[in-house]
Amino acid sequence: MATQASTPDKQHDRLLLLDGHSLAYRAFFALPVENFNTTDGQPTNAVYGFTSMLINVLRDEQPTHIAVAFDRSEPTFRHEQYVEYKAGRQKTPDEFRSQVSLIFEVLDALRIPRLSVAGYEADDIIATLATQATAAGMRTLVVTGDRDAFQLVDENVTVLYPVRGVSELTRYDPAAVEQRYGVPPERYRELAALVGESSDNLPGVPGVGPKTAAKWLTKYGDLDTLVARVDEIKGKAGDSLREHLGQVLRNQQINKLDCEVGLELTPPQLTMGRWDRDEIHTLFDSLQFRVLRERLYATLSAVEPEADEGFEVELTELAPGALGSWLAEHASGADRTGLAVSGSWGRGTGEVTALALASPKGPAVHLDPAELIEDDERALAAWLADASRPKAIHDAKGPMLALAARGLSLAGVTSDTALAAYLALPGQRTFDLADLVLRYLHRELRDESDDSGQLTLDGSGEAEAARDLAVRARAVAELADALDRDLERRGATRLLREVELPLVGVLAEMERAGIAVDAGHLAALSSSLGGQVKEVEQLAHTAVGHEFNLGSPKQVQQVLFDELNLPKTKRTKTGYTTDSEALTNLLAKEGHPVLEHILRWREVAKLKSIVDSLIPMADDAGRIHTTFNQMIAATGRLSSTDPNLQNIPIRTAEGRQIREAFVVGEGYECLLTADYSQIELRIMAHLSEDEALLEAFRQRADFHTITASRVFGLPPEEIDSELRARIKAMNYGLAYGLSAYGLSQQLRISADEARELMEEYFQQFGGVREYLREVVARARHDGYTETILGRRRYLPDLTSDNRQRREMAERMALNAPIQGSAADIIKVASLNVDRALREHGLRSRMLLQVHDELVFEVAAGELDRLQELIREQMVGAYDLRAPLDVSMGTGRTWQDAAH
DNA sequence: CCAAACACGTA
DNA sequence: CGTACGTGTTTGGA
Repeated sequence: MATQASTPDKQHDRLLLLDGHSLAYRAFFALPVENFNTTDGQPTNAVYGFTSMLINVLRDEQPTHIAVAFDRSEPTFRHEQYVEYKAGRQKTPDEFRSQVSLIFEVLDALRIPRLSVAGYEADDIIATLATQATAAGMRTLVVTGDRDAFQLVDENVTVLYPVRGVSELTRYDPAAVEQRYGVPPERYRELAALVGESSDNLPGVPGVGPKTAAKWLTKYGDLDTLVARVDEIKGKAGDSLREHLGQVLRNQQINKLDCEVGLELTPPQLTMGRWDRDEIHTLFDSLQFRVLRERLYATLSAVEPEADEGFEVELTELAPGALGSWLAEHASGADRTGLAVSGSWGRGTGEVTALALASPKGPAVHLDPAELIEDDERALAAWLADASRPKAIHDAKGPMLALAARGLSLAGVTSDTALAAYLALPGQRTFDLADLVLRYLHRELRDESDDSGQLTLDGSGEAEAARDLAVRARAVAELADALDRDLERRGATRLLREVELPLVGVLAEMERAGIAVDAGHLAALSSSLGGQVKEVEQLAHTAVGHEFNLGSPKQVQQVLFDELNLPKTKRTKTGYTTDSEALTNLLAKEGHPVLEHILRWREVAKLKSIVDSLIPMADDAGRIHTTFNQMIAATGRLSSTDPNLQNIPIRTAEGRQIREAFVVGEGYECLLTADYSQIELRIMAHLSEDEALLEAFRQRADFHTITASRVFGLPPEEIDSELRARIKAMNYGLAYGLSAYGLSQQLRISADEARELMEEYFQQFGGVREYLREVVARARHDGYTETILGRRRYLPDLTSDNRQRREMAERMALNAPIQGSAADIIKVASLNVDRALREHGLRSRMLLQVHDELVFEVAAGELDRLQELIREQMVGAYDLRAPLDVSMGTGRTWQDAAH
């Protein structure tokens, strides 16, 4: 739920006044114009930024009345008083001027009144309206980038002033003005007169800044008194003030806002009209504002009253033996039945304590599986396993494991509401049923039946728990329909139905299977590593002459930078980094022995902690069961937890010893690993359609050597490991949004050399550069990226005015289609392999997925058929222009199965 | 007791 | 100033 900056005052009418020019001008300079223009070249950064601010403030403040004031081009009364007023200003850029009329169009489409009066500035109009609004008992909010408005602030008038860019506004009430400037708002004008305003060409007193001015005003009370007693002021600043007194008095005249401008409308008439969705649609379409349109609609629907209802369920009391007929009557139609399961699950198993079924429109039942008589249990099992009985459930995998532990299988799940929400909102980390129900159905996950308040006879709250579970079942059924519609709109229906939903069962089976470990091997590793940790610890302590905690970055910093006075490394939030890269550099430069020991200690301590975390994970059968999370990664990848089996070491020889602890289980012949080679690069070649890159894959020789040979214009046999390594870093870095600087750091070459290398690369593979540029531009335009299967990732920061955030979003936009498409492909492959295993009646099973690798346990006598089947299904998972390639290996351990 | 910060393992 | 994750440890405030 979005939190609001403040709670709008519901007692009074709230008038929102915006200074159109000043806000648009801010936006114009905050947002890089090259990122904001329509395909026909119309710049839109100012319109975009202005509209974005408008939407935010509508959302946060929910005004009852609104108007936007604009300056006019005619001279104002201030020019009559002071011919130099605003002289010396740079001419407004043409790119800005052309956008003002577009802002008018936006406001007209939204039915927001806009005002301007010849001879006056927007500020004067705002001052007039604010004064009138106060008289009419309204509260006023002024949004402007012009500080002159601070003079209007009082208990009824608040100014929202943009801090930086267009996304953040600071609230100035009287206390805030005083805190910021040291004077109350009614003195602000006087302060400004002393200090001057360069943008208006109003010079102040030289040598006097806001601090001195505030000090004087506080001492003398007001400007008039200060002027009267100007001779008392000592020092240079006093001389300066006396010398420029005329200027100060003139400034004070000019910066006074006129509160009596003749206007056609009074504050109570400034209402926001009913606006026409179609008109907005057409206008935002022509401005190519897709993201903003979504945000606007979301804002307006958020303003709609939130229905505060719960759910009503009619809970059927079933006599023993009656479940079968209840299911036949209420849960056998074409409509989905909502299912809610309570219990616990994890590590490949679980336990069901209760379940509730809510028929589509009629009654619900609550069941305790432990108390069912045999007939009912049989009826339940048959219904759960019946694929032709459509079901909706929230986060099915856990319940599946728990049901499976009782020998129950679950089929016919046509919606998993958590999974559906993940596809709709992939950036979110959690998908709580109550949140989704509120968001999609505008209802509370709460029991509202008439008898819901009744206490149970035994007072244990059992009946209440039963009703709550039934409410969840009913809510899931309704939510599933709403999410279906949402996914249809987002083009993700097939992705859910054909990939993510069927994958749930496959993952559950992998978790159930687990992978066998050699406990003896792990124990031996632990003790050997433990010995080394102790040894190296001693060496480190001896090297510096005293004990310290090697596991504490803080203490390591103290030792290195305070005691040994080694040169400082890159800064972190709290000090200087001691990460391995920095220490390795230090070691090369300074060669202090303790550096070596710290690095070595980190290495062995890390390995030991991995080993020690694995040991207690093994179940009675000696197998470790991870949990795959299908709804975490924003790109569509899986993740693995408890334990994470997707980050078992492989790079160092010692690390690989841990892989030797993962072994084939009893009753199976060996482990088999199958991984896609260079799947992300193939996807990049596919998506970019770069002919040179595609050709490099067709040659089937070493890919990095071939690309290097092209870049350097040498025959492949003359590409040494150094040249190959450079191009390999490029090849991989591209998909991450690597910069010339980043490349130079990684390869330890100069930035110029890196730039040159990239240039040469793109000389050969221009299509890749073209593609990467286009993918970002398109994402900025659409608001999201898309994978080959239509999985979206929404990146609103692509239009942020904060450069760091924007560039981060750009790198995410580069990477998401590539990483996400790879995830799509291996998911499809997993499904197809699983299906083929069953169709061929093989006993071999899939155990793990590690992003581009699948690990299998091979049943006796099946190896040849299995390899053929896996290759066929993995290669055939998707038809890329650079065809998929799979390599496989087998062995007793995970390490032996490497290839 | 919990969260933040840091460091580091994988693709 | 290269993406996506999860875990272990220390540390400092609640």
